[in-house]
Amino acid sequence: LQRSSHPARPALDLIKIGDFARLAGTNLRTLRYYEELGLLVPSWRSGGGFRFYRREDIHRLEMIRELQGLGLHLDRIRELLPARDGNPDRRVNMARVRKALSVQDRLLSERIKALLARRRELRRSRSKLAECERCQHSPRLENNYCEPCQVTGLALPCPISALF
Amino acid sequence: LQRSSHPARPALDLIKIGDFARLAGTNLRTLRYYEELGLLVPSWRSGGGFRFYRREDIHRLEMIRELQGLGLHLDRIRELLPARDGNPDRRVNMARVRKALSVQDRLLSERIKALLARRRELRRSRSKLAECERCQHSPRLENNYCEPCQVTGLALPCPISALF
DNA sequence: TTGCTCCTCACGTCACGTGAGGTGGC
DNA sequence: TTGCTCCTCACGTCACGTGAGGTGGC
Repeated sequence: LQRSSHPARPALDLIKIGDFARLAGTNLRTLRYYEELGLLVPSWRSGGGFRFYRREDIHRLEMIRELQGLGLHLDRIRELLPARDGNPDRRVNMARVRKALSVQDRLLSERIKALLARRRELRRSRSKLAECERCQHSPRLENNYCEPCQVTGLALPCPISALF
Repeated sequence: LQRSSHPARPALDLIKIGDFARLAGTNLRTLRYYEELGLLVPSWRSGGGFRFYRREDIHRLEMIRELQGLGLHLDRIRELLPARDGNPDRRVNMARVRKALSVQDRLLSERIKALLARRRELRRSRSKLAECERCQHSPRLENNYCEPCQVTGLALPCPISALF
């Protein structure tokens, strides 16, 4: 009776949630939450309710983290990474994998571009700050915190303006 | 009596919270929350309690967003971006600006490096997937979702493993 | 004076963090 | 059988989202 409600253990190398969490650098709560959302479902549940994962599922977890780091919410991520049991049609399946990879590539490229631009701005700020160190003015309320610069009359680089 | 509890309006070009939010691409709740945390304090409060900001404070808000995007929590960000009223000593002040810029530069470079590596992995995945499209195998439970690849015997690129 | 903006609670939400009390598995 | 791991609630937290009901300012 109890066995009939639980499918048989698949012939895979499966590990318990604690070992999986350690391997993947996460914790039990997060894994349970991801299961609840249908984001990362354990490959098998024992009769006692224990979750069992494939080692390879680490890569799915990593992908979730990457997409979170790019600013996506979990429901948007679930749209991109549908559950494995969803569709058995090979062509549909391949199409969604292609889609997920290309979307990520685009997000990634945009983010890299933005970060490179920000880094250039930070470098400009650091060389400007070197000039400020030799200046007789100081950022304070009365000079609008050196905005604009008392020497050049130009606006400060944004990161310096943020900190003065 | 009421005037004495509120400092006089400074001789700056100040705008109300709604205009500031629009300019900065954020909303009132976020700005009030940042004030509560001491992250971004309005330059002046009217007698009726209205918040007034400098236009240049946009850059501080942008910096907060950048650091959030790099994964920092707001209390860590506040440590990096101390309030302006904190320290009047010029050398101490310059030192903390330099520190904040260099920390951000380091975080940024690490993040860029990681994203570039991820992008390379995604590109490898897309060319591998092109091979998979012409393969007679399909990822399914019985072949451990093509892990390892039935053709090469090698592990799949991680992003493909995540999606198969 | 009217309308629009702003104010302060205060409860809701997302993605978990952190126990409490109880059970499974080598 | 013992110890360690796992289970399911369930309340807490961070960074806001979203009204409710009331007041300020050109």
